[in-house]
Amino acid sequence: MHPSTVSRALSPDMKHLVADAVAQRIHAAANALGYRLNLAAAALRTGRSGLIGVLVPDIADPGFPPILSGIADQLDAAGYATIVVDVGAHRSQQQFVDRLIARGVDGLVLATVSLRDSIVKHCLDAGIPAVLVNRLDGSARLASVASDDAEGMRLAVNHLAELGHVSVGHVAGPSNISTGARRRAGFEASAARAGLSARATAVEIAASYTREAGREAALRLLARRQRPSAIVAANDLLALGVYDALAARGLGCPIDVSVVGHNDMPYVDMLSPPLTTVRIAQRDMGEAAAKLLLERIATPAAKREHIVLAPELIVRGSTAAPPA
Amino acid sequence: MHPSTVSRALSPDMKHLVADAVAQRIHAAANALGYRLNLAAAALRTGRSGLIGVLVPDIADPGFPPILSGIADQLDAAGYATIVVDVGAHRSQQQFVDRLIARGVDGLVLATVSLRDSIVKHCLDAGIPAVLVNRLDGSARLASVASDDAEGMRLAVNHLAELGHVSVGHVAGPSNISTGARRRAGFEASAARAGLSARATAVEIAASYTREAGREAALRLLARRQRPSAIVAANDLLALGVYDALAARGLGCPIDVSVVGHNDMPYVDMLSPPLTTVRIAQRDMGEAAAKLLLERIATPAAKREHIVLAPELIVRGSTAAPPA
DNA sequence: ATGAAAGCGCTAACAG
DNA sequence: CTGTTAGCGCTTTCAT
Repeated sequence: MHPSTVSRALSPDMKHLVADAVAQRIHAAANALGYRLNLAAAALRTGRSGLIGVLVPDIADPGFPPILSGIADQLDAAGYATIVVDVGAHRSQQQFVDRLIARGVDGLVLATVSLRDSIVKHCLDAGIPAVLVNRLDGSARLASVASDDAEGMRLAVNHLAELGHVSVGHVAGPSNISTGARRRAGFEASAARAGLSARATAVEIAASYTREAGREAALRLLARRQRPSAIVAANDLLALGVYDALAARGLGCPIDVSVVGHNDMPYVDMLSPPLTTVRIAQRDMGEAAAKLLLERIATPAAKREHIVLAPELIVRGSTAAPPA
Repeated sequence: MHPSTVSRALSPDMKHLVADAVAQRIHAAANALGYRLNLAAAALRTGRSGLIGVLVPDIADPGFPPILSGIADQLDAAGYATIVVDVGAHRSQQQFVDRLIARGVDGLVLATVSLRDSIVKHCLDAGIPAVLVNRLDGSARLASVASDDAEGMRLAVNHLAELGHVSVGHVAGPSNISTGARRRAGFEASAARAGLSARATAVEIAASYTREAGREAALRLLARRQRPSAIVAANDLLALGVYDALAARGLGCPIDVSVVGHNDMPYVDMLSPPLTTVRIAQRDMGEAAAKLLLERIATPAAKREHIVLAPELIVRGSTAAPPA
């Protein structure tokens, strides 16, 4: 049979150009022969690979699987496959991006960018559609999806203020990462609005989003003259470190110090005590990012959108009224 | 300049065919012009895509990220990119495999197979190199890497026997999954060898590897005439469910019932009590699987290898001597 | 509604 | 060691 007719019959977009009867026969024959389209050839011809690259900072961080799952679902449905790259400890993402571009990816989802990240410019220069997820860059030059960090901190701080806490500390994330910087800013703004004095709202910055860094920052907080009666951590991993620090100092949670996390990672309800935390819509974030990317692939000139998702406070056992 | 010379200079394998001086100039020019190889074209020409498909049952299961990370590291180093597909709740993996094959993947890593899985035959028929990781199929027709489940259960059961437990229950994983079936067999063999009577070694099978299924199976175990003083769970997620069941029945761990998990998933040291568990070498598993796959791609006729990794018992607070 | 023809960018076999 | 040639399998104008 005739190659172009076959091609048309097999392509959903071009199928209308071919007689239904013929299309049927072609599909039947294709099935019978076990014929499968060679996507590499199609990619070469069309310049579209049907591949999307996703960069994550650490695939073992429990926050990312739901995001990836949301991304993959949406992209799968649109016929794209995703290549997930765990950037890990590597210094520069640029080489990873370049390798993905060489593979011909049609777009990029970046869950790795820091606030002043040259990778954003690199993607812009390469002219490749890209969106940010979970993190923002300072100049907001790419479309993005993230949780409302200010609102999340407001929920956490107000909850503690309502319980009667007046001295609240914050274990902040790295300040070059948007969640670190924005949650810190949100914390400070909410604390001021709740009438907490600046002196009673100490902040210590963790060097990374890890349990160990959280422990160290919390120890610094606990060593302060005015020991806080509650600590808000910038994420759950840091909150785990806060638990470690409290145990190391012989302090009870929530009896001596209340703790609030951020992200609601799996199984924090099993901790002792179960962690009060700000749940963010990770799966939705992934789905929204994928949709945004698909739009930008279809319409590269589309206006940059910055989607902000509402978080939710999950109250568990790690928060209580301050000691009398 | 001359296309084939350029091609040769840029390919590590063919570089020896070209004069060093020329190769240098070509590399310089390529850099200057920002030239990047079009891998889609190369894939079409050579029939090799440099893509590997990885099928996982659930990317949010904390056991898989370390495996994926091990796989990706090895494959990256060999110039391959990985497409991870979360098969999730979908009935048949076949369509996923077919889509990956259509994309031209050079090989497949399967972390999803059940004991009698048609997907193994499907891969064999398609003639695509494939290896199993973390799970085995019944007929062992593909190379594989897995943890030594019998040994893991021996470690768990002996630990409990040494503490003085004589009535030990097992929350088994699904029996159509190799880890479920093999850990159960290992449990029964070890219990017999440790001198525990068959009547004192009850087994309840969980419908899936989830916390909720673990809870239900544990409740059945606890409702038995002779309530076990210790429970070995087939994995940590199930052990979490055992904790839930104990709490629901007002039983303390380890004071009333000791619990042992399997996998050492992240943060189980933070539970109350910290979970005693069998640590399996997940990252190594991933690395070994990737190496095995690379070998089979290089030498499709190579002998099937079945690699078995040694587990390690991590004793924490969830196991103690039985109540007097 | 279908057929013909050209070419995407690369590599490998062959010739020089 | 380098140049020539052909073609991987598909899609898409263009012509019928």
